[in-house]
Amino acid sequence: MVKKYAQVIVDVPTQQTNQPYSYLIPAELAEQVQAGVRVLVAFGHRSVLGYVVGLSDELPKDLTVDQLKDVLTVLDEQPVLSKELLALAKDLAEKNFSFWVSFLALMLPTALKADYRKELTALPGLSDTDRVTYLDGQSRRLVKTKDFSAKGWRTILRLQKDGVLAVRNVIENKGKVKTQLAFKVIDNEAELAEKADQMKSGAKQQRAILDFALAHPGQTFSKQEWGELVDVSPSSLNTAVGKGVLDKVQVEVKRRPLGAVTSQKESAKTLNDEQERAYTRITKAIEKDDNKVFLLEGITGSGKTEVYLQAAQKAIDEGKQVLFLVPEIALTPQMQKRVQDRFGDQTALLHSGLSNGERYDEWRRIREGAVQVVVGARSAVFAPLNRLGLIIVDEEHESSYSQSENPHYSARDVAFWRASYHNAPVVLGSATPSLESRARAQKEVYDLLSLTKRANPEAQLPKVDIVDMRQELLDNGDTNFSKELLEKLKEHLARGEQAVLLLNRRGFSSFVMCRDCGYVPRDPNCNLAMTLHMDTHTLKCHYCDYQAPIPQVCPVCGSKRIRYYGTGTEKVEAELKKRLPEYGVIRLDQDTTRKKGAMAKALADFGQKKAQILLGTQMVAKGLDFPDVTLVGVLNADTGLGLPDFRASEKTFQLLTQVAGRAGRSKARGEVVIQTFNPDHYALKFAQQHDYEGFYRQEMAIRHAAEFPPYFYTVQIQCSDPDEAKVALQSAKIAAWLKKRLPEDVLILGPSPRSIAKLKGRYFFQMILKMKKPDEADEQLRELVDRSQHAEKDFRLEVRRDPVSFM
DNA sequence: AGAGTATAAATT
DNA sequence: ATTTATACTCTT
Repeated sequence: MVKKYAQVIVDVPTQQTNQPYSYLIPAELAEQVQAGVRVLVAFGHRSVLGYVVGLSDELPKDLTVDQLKDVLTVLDEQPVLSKELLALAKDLAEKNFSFWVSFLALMLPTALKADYRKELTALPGLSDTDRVTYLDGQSRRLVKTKDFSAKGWRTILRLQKDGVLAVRNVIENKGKVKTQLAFKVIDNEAELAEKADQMKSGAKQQRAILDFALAHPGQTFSKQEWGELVDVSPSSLNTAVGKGVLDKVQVEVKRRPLGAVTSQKESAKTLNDEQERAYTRITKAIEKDDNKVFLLEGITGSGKTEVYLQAAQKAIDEGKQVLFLVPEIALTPQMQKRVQDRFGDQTALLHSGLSNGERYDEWRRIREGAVQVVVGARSAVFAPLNRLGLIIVDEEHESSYSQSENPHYSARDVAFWRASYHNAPVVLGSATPSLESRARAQKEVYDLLSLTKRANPEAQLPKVDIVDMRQELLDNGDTNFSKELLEKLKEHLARGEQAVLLLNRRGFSSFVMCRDCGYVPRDPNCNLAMTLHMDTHTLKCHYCDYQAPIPQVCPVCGSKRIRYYGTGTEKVEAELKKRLPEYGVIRLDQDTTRKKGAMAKALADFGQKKAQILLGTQMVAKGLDFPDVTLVGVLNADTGLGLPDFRASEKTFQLLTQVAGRAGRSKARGEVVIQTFNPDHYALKFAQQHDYEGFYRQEMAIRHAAEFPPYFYTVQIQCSDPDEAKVALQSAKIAAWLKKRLPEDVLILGPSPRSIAKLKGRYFFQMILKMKKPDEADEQLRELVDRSQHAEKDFRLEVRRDPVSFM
């Protein structure tokens, strides 16, 4: 039965239009209009792109048939969004207080997004000045709304009214399918044979083409393929076209990301007994379509990846597909190569380094079912796979799985949603699981699988030394390198081994610390490090808005050496060149890896030992596997601890454990040197002992006492306005409004100004809600978001569920 | 009066 | 988002 109306979500991301609109389906489009295709529809007084989210026979209430408009055109022959993804987008929009259309758009490659432009055409009578101003001197020009001011558009409107300028709206895809010139052998065998007869001698190349053509009637080969297979020049091919043997055609080509070419297939490695046990549990779930979540807790170098890859192979053997998520930062060329080598051409790659064209083409390969394994970062969780049999989330604790910009979502949660839809198991893997996940394993919501041994039986966990920089500072003066680290560097490098140095400098928020005793000012309510605000010359807590003056003298030891903290990788690189001029340094940070392929090149160079020292930010901590690295140095472990974030200890522990895991992955035992002003901090102590479980227990006790996750669910409400007084007032009002309406057990912290109080001309205030059940405040929050639309003109409000940090 | 500007409401 | 209606301000 053919349905009568199309339910369309229009490409207008606002609260008011966050609902399906009904359109009539003209008879000639009846076959093409189906759930999941993109369409053009008239909306108000213009045309917009829309997503068909469903078909129905029911008229929306309050409307009659003659009030509905037609679907204008259908943009896709096949649906670009499956039923699954349509449903997922709706759920996500509701859960994350965002717009339906934002998620629909997020699921598609940029190439399929709408590009709205206006085509201006000069008509007789247009003055030359206007032609220059609006058409750039040409007779026809495509422009964007932003190209002219409101005043400019008014003039254009008047010119249109005067009949000297035509304006037409153009909506196009942002990207195109790439095509390539190819030559097709004509389909008529009899005719081919006839032509072959006519040509008995001479023209060697034509003869070769004909012979090949006779063997492949009706088949198409690209110019290159002809060159390779028949060894003929393009001009000969053109001659053959003239003789009616070949036809010139354009064929689609798919752009493949760098390094995606097939290499030799690597075979599976033998699993040790722990890996085998984990593998068996996971594959059993794959076989039984059991929607289970496994937490694979394995120390660094324990061979988690090998378990993932073999489990993935199992899913493929069962005729199912695999989604393999990795944090952007861990999607190193090394990891890519491993998956490619195992699964070859059945793999698709999705990450931020791809061009729009490459991404579009990888996406199409996935949708066409040509791909069994998708490896990718956060947004790859929306890959259009229809036979999902396994989802792997590597380094599941990584905060990059949460998108903090609108629309907010957690790729980990989306993975659970999709796995449940497909009855597929999920494997969360980490050496240092997030407390949330580890706690769920404790409660047996997840199945815990442990790998406690290094996969390489000869490899041992490295020996970790903690160096007290307070003492170093007294002995050597201001320095980034302790005596111990320098000596060890010289020692290891002299043996021809390599070293990795980490400068743990996350974010830009700076803090204040006493250089003599490591004291960091904390606010008395939340016991969190306070942030320096240069504009007001005060220290502030970002949670409760407690303020204090910047101390001139340390209240603990009386020292006057209180410093604003921060050193950059660049500075350290220069210092290394001075201190160890005989060894090469490769620097790995955002500045040096911005260019495409720069990261791959740097790592390849390091792998070939073109340099002995790899110095970098967190990038050097994840997933790298170089057998000759025997020394890891952490220049300053305190930067993370000083952040005004309840996860500061957890993040520091995770980072130290990860980076320590880079050392001694082969025969020689590795060494790790951690330099710190807080040598007694429990996060460092537990990292030193490689004791995740110990850290977990202690941190859980602290979270419990402070009523933080995982004991509480949190929601962040962020308000902003160009007028500081307005935000302050509005957020106070909102807090009061919430206090009145929310259940009593929901705690409200704030409102308080955010650390970067002013950003892009807006002032930010935030509130944190803490609650026992995740949806306790949903009803009120939804109403709040709804109301905020009608609030003051420039006022904006964002609601973030389970924020990864409160900064 | 007429042009320019700011704000609210509607969009199937 | 963008269009349209409506009210308001500034200029002549």
